[in-house]
Amino acid sequence: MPTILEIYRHLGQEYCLDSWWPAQSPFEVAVGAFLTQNTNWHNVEKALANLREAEALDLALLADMPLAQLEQLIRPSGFFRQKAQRLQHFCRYVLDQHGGSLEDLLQRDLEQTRNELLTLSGIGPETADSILLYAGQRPSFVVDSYTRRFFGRLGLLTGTENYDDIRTLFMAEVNREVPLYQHYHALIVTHCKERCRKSPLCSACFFKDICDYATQAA
DNA sequence: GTCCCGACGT
DNA sequence: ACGTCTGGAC
Repeated sequence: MPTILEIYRHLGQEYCLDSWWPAQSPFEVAVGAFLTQNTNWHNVEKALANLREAEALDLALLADMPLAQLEQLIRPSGFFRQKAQRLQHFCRYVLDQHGGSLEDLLQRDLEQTRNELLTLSGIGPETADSILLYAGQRPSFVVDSYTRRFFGRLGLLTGTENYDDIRTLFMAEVNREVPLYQHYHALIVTHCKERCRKSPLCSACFFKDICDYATQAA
């Protein structure tokens, strides 16, 4: 049975990726983290392009923008009413509680900051960790449905673990280095888009010889 | 019709 | 555990 670390090395040999999350600022990462919830990235990019076009990709502007206008700008990313409300609430929170500075919010004690994020509407564990890791450059491992699927199929997860169980498992084994966590999550997402899909392409997969799912399917 | 870098209320 | 929120690409 391979270890989490061995899987990382193997993925790193197969995919050539930079450390990822396409965004031009920490705030844009945070916005993307809200918008991409259960939504494919292509649609998120449309919404981000609308915001940029409107020169509204700014925390203070989003905080004060009429909700109906924000809804229309982010509409392509789906769930637009929920997301507009939650995103605006987040912006107002950062303005009111942290002087409008994401840095101020994200550079405190890691677990404490994470708990603070989790109290906000629309920020669950994955969104919190994405914001911490890619906007805050903090070593908080991101667990998503891809992570569960890939490591479940490999046989390294049983399917009964909750989010924090999996995060703790990865963080206990993988050195707490920001570029490493960013790269690992990027590799998992890429691998799951290209091979370990819902409907998997095991015959083209680098892990077919060691993966429970692939070996028992064969 | 299915899937997408989820979260929340019940 | 399950329904809901929503749009767009395939």
